[in-house]
Amino acid sequence: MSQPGSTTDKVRVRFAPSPTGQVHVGNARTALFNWLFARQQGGKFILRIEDTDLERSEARYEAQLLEDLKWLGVNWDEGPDVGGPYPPYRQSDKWEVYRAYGEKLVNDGKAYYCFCTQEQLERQREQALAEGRQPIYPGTCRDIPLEAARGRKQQGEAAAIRLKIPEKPIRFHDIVRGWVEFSNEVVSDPIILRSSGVPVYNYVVVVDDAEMKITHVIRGDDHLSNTPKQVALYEALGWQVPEFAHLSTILGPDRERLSKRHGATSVANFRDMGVLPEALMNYMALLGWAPTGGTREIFNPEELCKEFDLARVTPSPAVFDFEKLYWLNRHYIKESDPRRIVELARRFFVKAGLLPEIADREAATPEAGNSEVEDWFAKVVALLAPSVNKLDELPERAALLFNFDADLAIAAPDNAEVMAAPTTGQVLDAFAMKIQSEPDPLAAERFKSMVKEVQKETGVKGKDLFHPIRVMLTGSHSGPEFDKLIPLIEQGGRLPLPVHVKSVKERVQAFQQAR
RNA sequence: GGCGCUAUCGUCUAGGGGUUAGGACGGAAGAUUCUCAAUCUUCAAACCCGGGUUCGAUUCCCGGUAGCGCUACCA
Repeated sequence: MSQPGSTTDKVRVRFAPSPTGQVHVGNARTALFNWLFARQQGGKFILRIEDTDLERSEARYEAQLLEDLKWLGVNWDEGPDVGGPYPPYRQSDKWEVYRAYGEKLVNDGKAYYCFCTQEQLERQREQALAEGRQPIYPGTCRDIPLEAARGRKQQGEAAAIRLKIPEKPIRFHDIVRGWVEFSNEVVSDPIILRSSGVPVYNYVVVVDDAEMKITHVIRGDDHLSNTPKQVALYEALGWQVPEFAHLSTILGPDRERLSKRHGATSVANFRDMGVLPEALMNYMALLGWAPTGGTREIFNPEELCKEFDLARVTPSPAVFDFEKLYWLNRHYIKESDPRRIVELARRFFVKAGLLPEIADREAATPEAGNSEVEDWFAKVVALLAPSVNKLDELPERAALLFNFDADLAIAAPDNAEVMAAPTTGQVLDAFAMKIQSEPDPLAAERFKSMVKEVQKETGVKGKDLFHPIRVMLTGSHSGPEFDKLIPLIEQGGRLPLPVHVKSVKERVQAFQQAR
């Protein structure tokens, strides 16, 4: 029997997740490497939903999965939503196909019916372990003549189907690890179809991959030990064995497999934190891959598609480093079109109650005041975004605009040193005196000259001059440059925002009162 | 337990029989700025251990150790 289906694609790869939860970075990285390889080779990237595990699979996770992948920028040529030449791209209800190949294997003498009960097997395994032997299937039913087996099955005896593992070492090639060899003595004859008729994962994958004409199986290295069984299956079915590439595990800081235990590590988590997709992609690509020379770190998606090389992927496990991801994220935030960052940042401000809800805003769109808010907000983001690791830190950074609190400013331990400085009092008083007579929107230039005047009057300069003023106006002795900050404070105060932005004058008054 | 995979700065990695073992994140110091951030400059920081092959191994081979994975009628 020839390999099912037909195609002329020289490279066909797939990502075959189970819809059992959120897409984790480990899986996302596998998807990414498949995708990069396909794009780099001009091949096809296929998405296949592995939902044979009916108990754990949920439809809503599938939608989430597609969404996460799309957000990341990983797009597929064939999949459950777009179809393709080898449907179905979801495994449920494909059982007849698996059953048919199982029967064929039995007829060809490559597999056999097994009547052992789970209790029997369990006992044998325990005994083998106790005696220090391999806990592999002893082959009890291996040599039952086919006719006899059929008879027993006819009588209603429950039978699973087991593949006969040939009596020779199993060797296969792995692009990441080279040749890998397993002795057949440690590989049990695996069950491929349960007595219930439900096929087993290791079998399903092979049938699906073969039917979809997958040329390169790129997956996590937790499947490496399963591979000999799968290779035996390809061979028993007379199908061409694909190339394999087993990717190393991604570890947490404690060198254990990265998981929810380590915090937010799903693609959705990163999106919700305000990590840009190209930053995540760039970072994940660097986990186990580096370009020739190894000196370049920054690759946007297009560049990755061009430069990526599966043959250069490292076999050793990698520890996920949030700091480096944030560094890349900062880079891409600064690189990105500011309008895009403003759009992405918006929801974080809305959530923090600092901007009106989207619906309210749209309702108010025709009004002139609204576009002023937009302009102002864009400037706020432009000022704050370059110094942030991820976009969700923005509202907190904007506290100097929205949440000015004189009492807090004075009490803050960080400001203690500034407040205690001998010249602080005169600087504050001089500045406060001056602001009294200023017209209301204080211009940045005017602010500048006021500070100069204070300097002249008090003889205080540098940090001793600026720090107290900074604390008085923003609540912190550090922050963005005054030239840009003053106009934002003054404009913000006159805009219809959910939270009132206090003007410079209001701040000074409150501060002087609190002292 | 058995089998398999892995092993270069704290982390991600480049390199490869003879190198000052390269880059990046993070760290430290300095320059700049009113400050923080950014930026620039500089510095510290690594070849797991033991054998073998070799004139010479971090690099090749073997063993050990450690970490991880698999060892199901789970995926």
